[in-house]
Amino acid sequence: MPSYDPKRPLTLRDVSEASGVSEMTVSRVLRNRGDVSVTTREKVLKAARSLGYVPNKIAGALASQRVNLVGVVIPSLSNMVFPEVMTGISEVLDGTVLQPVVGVTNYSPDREESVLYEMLSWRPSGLIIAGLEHTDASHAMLAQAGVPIVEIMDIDGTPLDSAVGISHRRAGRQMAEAIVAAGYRSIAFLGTQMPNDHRARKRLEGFEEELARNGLTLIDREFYSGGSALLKGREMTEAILKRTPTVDFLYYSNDMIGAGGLLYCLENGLDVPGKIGLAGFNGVELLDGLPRKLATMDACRLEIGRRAAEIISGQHASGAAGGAVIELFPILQPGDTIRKR
Amino acid sequence: MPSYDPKRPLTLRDVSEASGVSEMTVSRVLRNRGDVSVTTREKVLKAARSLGYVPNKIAGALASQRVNLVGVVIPSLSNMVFPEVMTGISEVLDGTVLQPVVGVTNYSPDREESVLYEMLSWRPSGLIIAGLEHTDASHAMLAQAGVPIVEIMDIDGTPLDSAVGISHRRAGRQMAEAIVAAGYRSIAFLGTQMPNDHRARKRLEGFEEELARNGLTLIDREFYSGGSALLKGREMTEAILKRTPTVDFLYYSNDMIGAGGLLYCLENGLDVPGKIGLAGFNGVELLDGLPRKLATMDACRLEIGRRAAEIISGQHASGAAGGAVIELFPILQPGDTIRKR
DNA sequence: TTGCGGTATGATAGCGCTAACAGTTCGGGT
DNA sequence: ACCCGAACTGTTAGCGCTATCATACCGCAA
Repeated sequence: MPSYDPKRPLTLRDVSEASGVSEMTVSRVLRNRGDVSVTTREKVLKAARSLGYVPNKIAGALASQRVNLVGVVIPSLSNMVFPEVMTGISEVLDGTVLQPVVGVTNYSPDREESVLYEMLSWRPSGLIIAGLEHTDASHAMLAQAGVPIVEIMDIDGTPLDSAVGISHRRAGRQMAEAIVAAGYRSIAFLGTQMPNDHRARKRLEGFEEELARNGLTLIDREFYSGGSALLKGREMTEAILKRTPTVDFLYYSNDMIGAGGLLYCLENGLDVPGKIGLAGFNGVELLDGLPRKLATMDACRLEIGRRAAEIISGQHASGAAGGAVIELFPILQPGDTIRKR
Repeated sequence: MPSYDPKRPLTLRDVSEASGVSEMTVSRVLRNRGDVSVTTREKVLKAARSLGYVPNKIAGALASQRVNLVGVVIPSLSNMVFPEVMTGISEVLDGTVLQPVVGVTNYSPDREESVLYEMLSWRPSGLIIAGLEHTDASHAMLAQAGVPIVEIMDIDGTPLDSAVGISHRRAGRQMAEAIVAAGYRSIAFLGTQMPNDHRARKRLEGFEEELARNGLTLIDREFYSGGSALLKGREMTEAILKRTPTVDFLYYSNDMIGAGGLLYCLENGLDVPGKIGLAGFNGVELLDGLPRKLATMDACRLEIGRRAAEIISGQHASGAAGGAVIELFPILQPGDTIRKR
């Protein structure tokens, strides 16, 4: 196996010379496109392999005007929810020519805008983006992009193109309904202090709406930002219980802080769910390992990822237009932290 | 603001015509390169903005032979460890022109190979890849790539170019040392059943090595795969305690199953760390919220990400060669689950 | 006047690949 | 013998951008 100057990057021409056929034929072999005789194909593959040739997709994409990438723009990777969405997306995309490329915004609209700009400048075949709220500039870019766009997680609003998600407002209402039905009356909310987490905001809005319909209001609330969610859950729970000892239900904006709260209550010998009930949101698998099962609502993350990827790949294959809105329905899992009536 | 056919994608030419200057000048303005008069610059920017033009990086990259992307190849996103590495990488890269692009291998060497092939076909400016173990083909590709490569997480082996990580073998030894020193003698191991998790394997090897030096061997072991780690930790712990009631220490291959085990022990009223000690590995922040602090070892994930990114960006800027090996030293955090002597 | 350095802009030639079309060969039907 | 189409391979012309060099213009010193 001859050794070549590692400085000069290999091109199709190198493979073509090494195998004695035209660049075009090499290109055809490497892409499995068009008719190539078996002997030629093998000759080319052998040459390509022995050279260690890796095709240059930059040039290929420019020439063919095709980029088999799907941009996925999400707020965070570190909270268990988006990795699962990614899993769903990958599952579906693995069966196609498309590949996901992630961009993370950290819940910042400006960062979202620049991530989007960056992604679109690579001319992806489609885009999956979390949420329905974007800056004006982001909206304009998306509208201009000319590729399928799927906004995921949330459907409380007007999608730009397609959307797959759940109604967080409804989710909040449902949870409130269940809590009230179970006889709890002094309800507090514990959540993230994130002006840009629109989904958490909508859940809380729906929740308060339903409380109001029952003549109730939140008796207390507590917000946090940063740090270990489990620990914050403990701390906030302690704070609320100290400040408002009459509270009989704690509604957490996510399971992680809910789990922290649950651990705190159990350690302190509180009667859960008799004297005090708890509920979170997301349905993370982490909860399975807890001493008691926290009430929660599955956010259909895997399914959202799958459906979004299906929409993209469907439109990619067929060239059809989008505009679909798929609403998924989370299931309330009462667990062991809401008392049964 | 005129509206254009959204079908035809915009090019430099459109902006050039709209602003009455050459494409070259537009290109210069959009990249802030070369001398352009203030009036021209503004004219161009106005036109570009009003058209909603997004440059085509595919074409730009091909023409300039520069791609400001850094490939990051990791086994998984769903276990809290790699997201933190990503955070470190992003932190550093955000201060440069470079951008990370992740690829996930799910601990499969074959998948790693294809992810690598895919990445290299986009001709990134550098590559960060977890682990030192790769297929022959992967090795060949990396060697040919002609860009800075940093292998991260592990330094027990021979790096291809640069490496940043800890010695997992040593980490295992250190933990064994501490456990033995604390007087535990009937030690069991609980971990993942993953032939390709080389780092967990090396930790266990180091661990057993040190036990052997003290005339000890593992009294029992238990492996799992898939499912909720917290739950698996419970189940495995229960299994071991039933099967080998004489066990006095449980060494877990990661904090998540360790946390599950800890919860199990506490619930069952076991005397931790008196009658039985526990330790995990990773130093995940989740542990902060647990009722008792699990002994663990910080894997320096954030720092590994930072250093790796620094190496890439340094080499990118200077064109210098690599070959550095940076060893980081994890700190043993005894927590409350190893008895003090 | 000529010439010179600096600034601002344009023209030209690719980057490495693929789409589209143009051969070439070969076997078989008429 | 001829033609025809299928199977295979090659030629040409870009894709949208940037590197490089050429040009135009300005003010000012010689």
